[in-house]
Amino acid sequence: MEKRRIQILEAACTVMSEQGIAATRVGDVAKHLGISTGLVHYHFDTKDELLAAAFRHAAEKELTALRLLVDAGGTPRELLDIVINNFFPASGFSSWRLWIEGWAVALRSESFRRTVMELDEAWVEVLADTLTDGVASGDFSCVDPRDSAWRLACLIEGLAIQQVAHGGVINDVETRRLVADAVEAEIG
Amino acid sequence: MEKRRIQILEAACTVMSEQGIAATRVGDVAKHLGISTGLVHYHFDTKDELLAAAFRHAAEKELTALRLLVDAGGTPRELLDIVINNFFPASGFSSWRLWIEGWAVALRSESFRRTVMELDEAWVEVLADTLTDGVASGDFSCVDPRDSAWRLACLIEGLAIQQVAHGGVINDVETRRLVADAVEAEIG
DNA sequence: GGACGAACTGACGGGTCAGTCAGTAGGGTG
DNA sequence: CACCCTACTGACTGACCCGTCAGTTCGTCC
Repeated sequence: MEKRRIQILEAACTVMSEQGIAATRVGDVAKHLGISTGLVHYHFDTKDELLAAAFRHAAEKELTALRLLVDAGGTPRELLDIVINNFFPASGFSSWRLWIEGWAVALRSESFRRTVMELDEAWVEVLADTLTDGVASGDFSCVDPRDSAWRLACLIEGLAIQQVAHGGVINDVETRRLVADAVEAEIG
Repeated sequence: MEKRRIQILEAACTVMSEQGIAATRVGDVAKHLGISTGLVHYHFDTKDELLAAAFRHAAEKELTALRLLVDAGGTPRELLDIVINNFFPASGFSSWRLWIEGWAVALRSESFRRTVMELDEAWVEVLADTLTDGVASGDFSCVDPRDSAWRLACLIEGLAIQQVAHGGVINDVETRRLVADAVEAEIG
């Protein structure tokens, strides 16, 4: 049944978030649902296949949620704030943790590599479209919206790492200030 | 002997770079030096302790090398180029791979967390000092050199991930262009 | 009601690997 | 020479965990 398959995917996401991707066991996923390990293997041939599918499942769900928010409409400035805020560590801390691990796994796994690549680029595309619309309507003035989108996205990723992975001097307040300044600089 | 300890640390770094941190076995490190696994455990109580020490060893060596380059002196502009170039994926591709994995491990390991935090902050400090010197000499004009340093460092980290972890649309040429534009924007 | 197949169980095989331990080698020291 | 201590070996153990498989349950269709 497709429903059971999705249950397993979501259980795998939960366990991956809690324990980390590398420390996720098939048995943990099964226990989380109160089913046998055999059933997990009935739906997914290997553990690697399960983890890759679960990671993609989580990433696509977040992307869909963002697109829904953006499609609801608003002024360019409002939409930009929505996109930037959705990127932030604070609004989805655990998904940043998963994402950071995803980049690391992507170094060795082709299926993870494809997923993080496609989804990273889709995020930036949403941001780039928002900037382009703002330029078209005269609200923003970027030299090149696509370049601006990449710079902002990468800046936020870097800040998220500082904040989420080791929580040093860069905290939530500082992150928002640094990003806000960069946004103003990009949209003129 | 201290010498053997360092041999083991450097062998561990090599294996971690080649196979990834999670896939590094004590046996692989031993084989790389032609010694027994028992000897590795004679010098390091646990595998976790070995990997954490090896990671710190590698990170500190790179930081020392950068400081040596900067201390050799030059115009603010030359020094800035040196620091930025040393940050780049191209000039040390394998260490970026290790670093990306390091962030992921830092999410679960206190000793890795401390290492990536201290070393990330030390890197930014070098960059911030370079900018501050340039502002003092009148070559640059940042509003706040420390903010500029963090923004540039995080931007480069984000770009490095795009390039190293999944190699999508962001390639070496594009990275350099995006960073160069950001540098000009920051130093006025 | 019997045949069939999809969903599911749980025990088990087999491989991997961290860490242990009894014992060896060899240089230094009294 | 005898003693000792550091460096080192390699076989072994115990734990872990993925994936398999024989067998069970249950709904559905002839």
